[in-house]
Amino acid sequence: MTTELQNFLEDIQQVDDFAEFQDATVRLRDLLKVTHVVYHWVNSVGERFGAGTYSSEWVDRYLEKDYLRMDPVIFGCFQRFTPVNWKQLDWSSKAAKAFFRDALDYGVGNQGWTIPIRGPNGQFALFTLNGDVSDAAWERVIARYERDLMVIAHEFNKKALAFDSHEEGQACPSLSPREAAAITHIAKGLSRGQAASEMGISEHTLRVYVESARHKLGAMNTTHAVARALSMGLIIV
Amino acid sequence: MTTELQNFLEDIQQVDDFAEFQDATVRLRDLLKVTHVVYHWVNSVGERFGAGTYSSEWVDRYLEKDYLRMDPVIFGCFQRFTPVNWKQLDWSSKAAKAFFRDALDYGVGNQGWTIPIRGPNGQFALFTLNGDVSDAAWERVIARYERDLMVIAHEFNKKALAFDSHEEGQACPSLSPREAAAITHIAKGLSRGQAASEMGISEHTLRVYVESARHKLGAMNTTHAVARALSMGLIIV
DNA sequence: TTTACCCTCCCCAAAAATAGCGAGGTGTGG
DNA sequence: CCACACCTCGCTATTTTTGGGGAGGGTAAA
Repeated sequence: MTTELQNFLEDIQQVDDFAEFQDATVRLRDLLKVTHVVYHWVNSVGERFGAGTYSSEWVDRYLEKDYLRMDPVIFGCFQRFTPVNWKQLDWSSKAAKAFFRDALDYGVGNQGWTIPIRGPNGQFALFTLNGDVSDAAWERVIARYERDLMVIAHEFNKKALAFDSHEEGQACPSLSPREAAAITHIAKGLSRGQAASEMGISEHTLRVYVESARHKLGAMNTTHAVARALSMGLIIV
Repeated sequence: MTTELQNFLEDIQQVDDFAEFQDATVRLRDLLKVTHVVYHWVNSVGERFGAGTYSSEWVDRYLEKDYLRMDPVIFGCFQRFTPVNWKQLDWSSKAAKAFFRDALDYGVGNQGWTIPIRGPNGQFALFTLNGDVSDAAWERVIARYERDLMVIAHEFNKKALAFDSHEEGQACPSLSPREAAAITHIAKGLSRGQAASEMGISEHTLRVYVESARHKLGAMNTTHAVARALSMGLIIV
């Protein structure tokens, strides 16, 4: 790792503000001499948190045209977990080709390289490097920075998650061993009766555990309780 | 990155056999001069895939005692996405203390450092470094290898995933948009009626979606379907 | 064009979950 | 010692969910 990148990495660990986070992408872009650097975090409904050097026009157009739903980069990265060169993706569909042309018009380079990042609760984020050079030159850029960028990308994601949890502080309840076991069995698809006999207790007792867990988790019903327990990492199926 | 680790990284990219994969953990252990190196993955079906230097006695005992369900390392890593030093985890419960003592008896070192790795379809794996030195010495080991090991851990996971998809054609069902929406609403704790009105459809129709999703997911009931969809990363609450 | 999947609606009987009311015994920590 | 949380069991009644069975129209790929 070069000293510049080393310094950069140490600096972003100190970032505690969204504007600085945004600036970091600009700085990294200049450091690596690429066209764009983007950190992008998507949840099920759409963009939630992003920082990058794309023009606001392109970001707006992307959202307006709902490109999220067909972007080959999103799909490709969602199915992999290793970084992917855009050239390796499937751009064969007509919609994908139109999307790519549109992106070029808005100043996005013809080369791209994206790292998928996955976190707790199905969190899924992308860290993208974008360039405008020949295929061979792009390969060299990737080969040179690949490993350093994996570390940097994870650092970005750590920051993004920290911002998010900072905004909505939540206390995570703790389940008693029997409660956790009961909820786990229910999450595995067992009925109350089955779960009860699995745990060697009466169905009624099991029901008490589930109810108790449900109240602790602030859930409206058993299914909700299971979902919350899973999301909070309190149980593992 | 040292030349040894550099070479190691290049070598494991050539691995295409489980035995070699296993050998790699031994080689890495000797390279880093630590007590154990372990890669461990439990997939959504509950099948275990692991390679490491733990004694087979300890692995057997771990499975027999079902330590998976209370191992603080598993829980701690599941809730985070950054590497974690075992000392930072919550070992206060009696069960956790007993587990730790048991581990020591079976030759597991008193220090540990684990990287959680997350992949497609809710995949969750652990890459662990285990040692038997003082706290300060362990901190130094971590600080020295942290970044290199993140790259190596991801390389291990890449290999493991390649083996897995090679052995069994992956059966990760895909939900239609309405099915996913229906399951998501149910997972949020809404009743069928509420979810239906939220989606602007009749309760009967919503039921069809939930049933359809349930069949696709191979779930025994709605709660199970929600749990599976969450575990596979098909929905996000 | 056919096939396949997606979206929407409906009925019914049985099973399960929910929401209350109770009762005890165990252990931990202040 | 006394709370407090945990673990275990019983009862009744109401509401909801489940698991089958249908039926028709749309869209999109093969």
